Amino acid sequence: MPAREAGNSERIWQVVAAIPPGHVATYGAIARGAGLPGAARRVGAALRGLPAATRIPWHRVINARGRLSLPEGSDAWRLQRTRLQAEGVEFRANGSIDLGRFHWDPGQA
DNA sequence: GTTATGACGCCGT
DNA sequence: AACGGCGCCATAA
Repeated sequence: MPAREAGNSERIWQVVAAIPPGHVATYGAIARGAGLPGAARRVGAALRGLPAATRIPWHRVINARGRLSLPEGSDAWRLQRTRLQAEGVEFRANGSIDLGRFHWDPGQA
């Protein structure tokens, strides 16, 4: 029997859903929180497959550099940025987020 | 079975 | 700081 099912997306979504409003989490942190260390790329794939009307707060997931990984200028990029700002997350002039202030680690949950 | 593909991450230059 | 290269893991071709 397969030690780990391929349907890890479920677990990933669960961790993402736990990110408190006004905070963000990196892809790597989500992967670790889901028990999938090193599978940061899987997190992006899982979010990529979410329906547009999902209630999962996918916009709270950013990369380790404190930047949005979506193509800058795209609709999704703007939506993510808008939602985060609406929650109180501040963007620096260069477009990055201060992880020291806004990053949330699944481990504390 | 092999190779290509990504909403990633880390390290060296 | 900017860039490039390599590692990572699961899917798809």
